[in-house]
Amino acid sequence: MRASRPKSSRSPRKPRLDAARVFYALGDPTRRAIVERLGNGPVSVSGLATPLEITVTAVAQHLRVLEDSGLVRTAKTGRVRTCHIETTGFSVLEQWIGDQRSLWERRFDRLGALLSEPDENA
Amino acid sequence: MRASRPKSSRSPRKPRLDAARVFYALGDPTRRAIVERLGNGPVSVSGLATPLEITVTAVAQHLRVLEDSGLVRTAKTGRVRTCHIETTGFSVLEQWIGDQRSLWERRFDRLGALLSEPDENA
DNA sequence: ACAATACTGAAGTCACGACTTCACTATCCA
DNA sequence: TGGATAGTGAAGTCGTGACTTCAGTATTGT
Repeated sequence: MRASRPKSSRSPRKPRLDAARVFYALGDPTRRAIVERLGNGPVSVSGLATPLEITVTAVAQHLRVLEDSGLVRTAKTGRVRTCHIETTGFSVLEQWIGDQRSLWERRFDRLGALLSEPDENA
Repeated sequence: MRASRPKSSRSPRKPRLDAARVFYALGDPTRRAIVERLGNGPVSVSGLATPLEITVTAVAQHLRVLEDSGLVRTAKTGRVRTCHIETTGFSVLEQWIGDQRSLWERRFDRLGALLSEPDENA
């Protein structure tokens, strides 16, 4: 008798969607290499480990971080876990950058207004 | 007799413009806090240290990293060093994200072409 | 000239995290 | 059924880096 769903044993990691996690995740060169590799298409855990010259265990640990930050999604079918890029982490990143940008721009606007209408708040 | 330019003693740090540095820099929560703080306008070294509850020395060390990654620019006038946001680091970040995005999209395009014209490469 | 301020530089401490090894489970295929 | 393959989990090692302290230098104000 076999189980109805031969799926992943580990409960699927749910990303928490905050910029801190994403920056932490991408702060590590190995994890960045993983992300860049996955840009060319899905790869298995050992498929990632080999070119990086680290153990599969190490890769699995990195994948955990990458999943938690919403940069990578993995799914296990049979005995092989396949890793894909996930877009949400990138969106969070862009969001953060956008927030910063608008902050400076707001400042510039205030400065500009102050300079063009100097007697407004005299 | 006073010197003609009372400028910075330290030679101005020149950022190296690669994504690795930026991610490394923003991977640390304290440095992110510094960047976010500078979004509201220029601050001195001790002005940064106080709310973060760390020593000015620690801040100076972070500033070094932030300058090297092109996220912050600092200038010393007299005895106070004033820190500003620098946009170049952010551009590098966006560049990297864009590169990744176009990678996946290229993949999708190939996949789409393959699916719509299946007898092209038979 | 003196004291207070603002920072710099060197050197040390300490925790965290990136890796390893080893023992184990689950799946595939012959 | 058994041996190879793919990955998981726990536990340990070790370097890096985020902080500190302390001892200095330059600038400012009185």
